[in-house]
Amino acid sequence: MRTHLCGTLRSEDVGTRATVCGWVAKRREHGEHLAFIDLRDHTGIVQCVVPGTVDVRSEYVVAVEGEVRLRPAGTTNPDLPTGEVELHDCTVTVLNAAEPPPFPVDDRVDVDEVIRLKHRFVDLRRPTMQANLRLRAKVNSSLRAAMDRQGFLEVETPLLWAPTPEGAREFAVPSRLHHGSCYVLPQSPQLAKQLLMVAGVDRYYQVARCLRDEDLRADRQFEFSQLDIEASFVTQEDVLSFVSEAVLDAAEAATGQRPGPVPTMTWAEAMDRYGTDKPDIRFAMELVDLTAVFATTEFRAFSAPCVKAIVLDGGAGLSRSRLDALTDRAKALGAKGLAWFKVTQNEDGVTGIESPVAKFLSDDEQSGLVAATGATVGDLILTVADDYRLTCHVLGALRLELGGRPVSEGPYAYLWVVDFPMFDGVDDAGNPVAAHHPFTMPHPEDIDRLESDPASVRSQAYDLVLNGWELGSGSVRVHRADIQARIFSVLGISDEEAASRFGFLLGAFRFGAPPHAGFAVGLDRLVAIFAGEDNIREVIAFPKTQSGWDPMTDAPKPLAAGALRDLGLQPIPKLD
RNA sequence: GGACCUGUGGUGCAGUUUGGAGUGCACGCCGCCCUGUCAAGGCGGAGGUCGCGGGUUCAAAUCCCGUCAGGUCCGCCA
Repeated sequence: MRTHLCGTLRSEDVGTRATVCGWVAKRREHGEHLAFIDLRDHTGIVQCVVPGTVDVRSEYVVAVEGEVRLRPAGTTNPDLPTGEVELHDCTVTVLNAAEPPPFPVDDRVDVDEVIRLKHRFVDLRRPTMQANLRLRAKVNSSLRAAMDRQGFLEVETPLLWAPTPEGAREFAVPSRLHHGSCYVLPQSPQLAKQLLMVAGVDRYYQVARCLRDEDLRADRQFEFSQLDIEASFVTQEDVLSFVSEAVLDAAEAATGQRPGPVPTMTWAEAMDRYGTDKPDIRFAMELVDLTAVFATTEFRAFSAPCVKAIVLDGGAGLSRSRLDALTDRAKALGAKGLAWFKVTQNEDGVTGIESPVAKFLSDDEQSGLVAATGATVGDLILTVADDYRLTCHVLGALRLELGGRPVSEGPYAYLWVVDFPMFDGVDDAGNPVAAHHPFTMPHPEDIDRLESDPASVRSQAYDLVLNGWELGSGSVRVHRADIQARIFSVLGISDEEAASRFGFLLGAFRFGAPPHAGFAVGLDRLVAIFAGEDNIREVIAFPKTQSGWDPMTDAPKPLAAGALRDLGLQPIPKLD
């Protein structure tokens, strides 16, 4: 039907007759003897010259036949890759007329999200969205190639799986043949891939769809894709190497540049220095520990288990209302308050601090504060005093708000965060909660303290971070029944409970489970960052709104009565 | 479950603080003109439940209450 693609025509093609197909991006009529059509396909736009009037409108689907020629002197368009040439003396065939589009099909305006999603098929015609779809395919393909090259086997796993009441809320799929019972859609293929290790697959990967019925965010949709990986007879170092290879390849495929080796940081160091387990290491503004400075303070607000600070260079000029807003933000994040100190200089050139709480601090504490933070005249020091986790959480968030840049802005700073804690807090019954999942192998140096001091036990779990976004996580798995039993015991999971929840996995492990470890890389986030997008919706063909609504299909919708009956379902009124 | 921001012709905005006729801008759309434009240009025209409901007022896009939707975030996401 066509001989060329619109965006690919160049001066080398001059003299050839060409037929191109696409959508009318723009029509410009100059009377009865001349008209221009800018024709768009997925490769770009080319100008077609028609010797007369032309009965087309924006977004008509047309085929245009003409001769490629250099544009007349003085009429080239440097803004178009095809700007040196044009299709001349064209014949236009309308393949399909179109109503005016609901919004402009270009990248110049930010259209309301609902309108874009309702007409996603139009939205995706825009050059940026086309580029995002194509970038995603390219990244996807480079990841697959990297895994193939490293000896991994692609295996698909079921979407209809069994409930595993641990972790994220699952989407349920009622069974027609088994009234009252449900499958669930997998929050990840975690258990399936471990079974594949027992099955001797050795090295597995899959670009897997994962589904989690949790609240949506800029970096979270109900359904998302992971490069899911699992390998047998490997160490943590091996997994980090496999994944690094894949994501560095992906970066190179996406951007043309290969970042350097991925640095590694322990979880403890990440929390200490950045207040988060997913630090954006593109900028410093690190947390400073002041606990020692205020160890004997008379100031009640600072007599806490942990006192930390961040310094905003040149921040002493911040207005009172801005500081109040920061204080409100800190409180919203859980802090009791936020103490700020402007580093000032008096007429004699002596450095001092200006703060509503300065009068509560001794001279030594004031000078110690400035010395420890390294702040200089004109800077702003923000301090939080609370327990360790909360202090880190609040200052880590303020650090990002005050010093951070959009996630999608280069450079691309990958980071491995290793040695996560095995447990994170306690549940209602006072039992420790698994930080990763209950099949995570404890750190070999800490395993003896599993029962005596679980809070101090590190695990062989690790995260990959890119520009402050968690790109994925993984762990070395428990493959020995004795260690697994000890972990379940610490978690307060009885033998019966373990058997009912994970019986098929534990059963399989009795038949020869190899040591194994794995990882999963969030594909949507990875592509979004490379695409320069701060929301993964922009790299997903048909995403949902933050409330989980699809304006195009109007899903979710009530089921017809007959369908409900087939599934053995009956709606009940919404509970308050 | 909670906080904040947003909602005005098809699209993007201004107008809301300080109530006074649906007022304005740009794009798009329709008609006419135009032989080198490319965000073409000129002339003319159509197009509105100011998200929805209630309240205050002589009078509400504007003030108040509620509600719906979108966005960002906290909780949540092993």
